[in-house]
Amino acid sequence: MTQKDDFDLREFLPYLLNQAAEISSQSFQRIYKGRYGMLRTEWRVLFHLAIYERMTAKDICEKAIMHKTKVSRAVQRLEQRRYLQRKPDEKDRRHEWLTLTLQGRAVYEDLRAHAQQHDQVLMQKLSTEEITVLRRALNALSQP
Amino acid sequence: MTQKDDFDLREFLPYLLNQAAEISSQSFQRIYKGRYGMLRTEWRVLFHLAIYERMTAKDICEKAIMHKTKVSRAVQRLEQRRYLQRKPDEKDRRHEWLTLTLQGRAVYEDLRAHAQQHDQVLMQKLSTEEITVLRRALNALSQP
DNA sequence: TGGTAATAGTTGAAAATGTAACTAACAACC
DNA sequence: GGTTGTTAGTTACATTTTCAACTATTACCA
Repeated sequence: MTQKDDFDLREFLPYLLNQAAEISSQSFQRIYKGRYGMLRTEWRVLFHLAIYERMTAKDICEKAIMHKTKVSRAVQRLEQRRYLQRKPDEKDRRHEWLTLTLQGRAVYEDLRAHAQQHDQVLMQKLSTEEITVLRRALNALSQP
Repeated sequence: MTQKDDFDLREFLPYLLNQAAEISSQSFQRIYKGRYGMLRTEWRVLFHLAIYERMTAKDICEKAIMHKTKVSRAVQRLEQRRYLQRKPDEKDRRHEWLTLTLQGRAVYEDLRAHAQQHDQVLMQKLSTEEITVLRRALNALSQP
C-alpha cells in the first residue's frame, strides 16, 4: 500500500470537505440524537426556525440548501413532537408559516449551548487566523 | 423572516462544513453518477485503490474514514462492474487484497481528469492563501 | 372566463445507510 | 490441543434518503 500517481486525493476539495464535515459533526450528532432522538435534518430545521423566527418550508429549503422532501419530513417529525406549529398563509394558502413552540425553543436553547461548546472544541484545533480564513472560504464555497 | 438571536448558524463549523461539502460535491457527483452510475462511497474506494495500488478493505476504512459496511458494499458493486479484483491473502485468509482492473483504472483516469477540472473551478472562488489555509484547516479538523 | 402553467408541499416506492448480529479465520493462553 | 478472544469482512433488518408522481392552490394569458 504505497502512494503512487501525482494526483493527491488529500488536496481534492470535495474530498477534504466531506471528510472534515463528517468527522466534525459526529460528536454533535451524539448530542441531538442522544438527548432528543433527532436527525441531522431536524436540528437544521429547528435551528433555522429559531434564528429566523418565521419561515415557510420553501424558505428553509433555500437557506439550508435542503431538498423539499427532506424539509417536509423533518417538519412533520418536529410537529409531532410539538416543537413547531404550522399556520397556513391567509393570502396564499399554498404557503405554511412555521414557528417554534415554547418547547421547541427550549430544545433549541439546550442544543445551541452544546453547539457552541462543540464549536469551541473544534476551534481549538485551529489558530484564530485559520478560523477566520476557513469561515470565509467555506462561505465562498457554499455559493452555488 | 428576520434574523434574531446572537448565535450565528453561519459561524457554526459543522454547519458550514456540511454546507460547503454538499454544494462543492454536487457537480462532481453528476459526473461519476452520470457517466458510471457510481455512488459517493464507490468513487472514494476507487480513488483510494488507484492511488495506493493494493489495499485491504480495512486499509480503506482507515484511510477514507468510512464504516466497514459501506466499504464492503462499495467493493461488492465495484467488483460486479469488474472495476476491481479481490485476492485472499495467502498467509492470513481473513484479509483480501483489492486491486483495480485495467477497466477500473481507466474509469479512474477519466474521473480523475474531471475531478481536477472540478477542483480548479472550486479554487477559482478562493485566493491562493485561502486555499492553503483551507486545506490545512480541513486536515486538522479531519483528525478525530 | 377558462385553460394551461407554475408553485408549495406531500406521499409512496426504490435506493442507500446505519446498527447489530453474524461467519470465518487466526491468536493466545492454559 | 482446546477454549476463549480478536479481527476482517458480510449479511439482515430498520431507518433515512432519493426520485418521481401526486394534490392543492395560485398565476398567467388568450
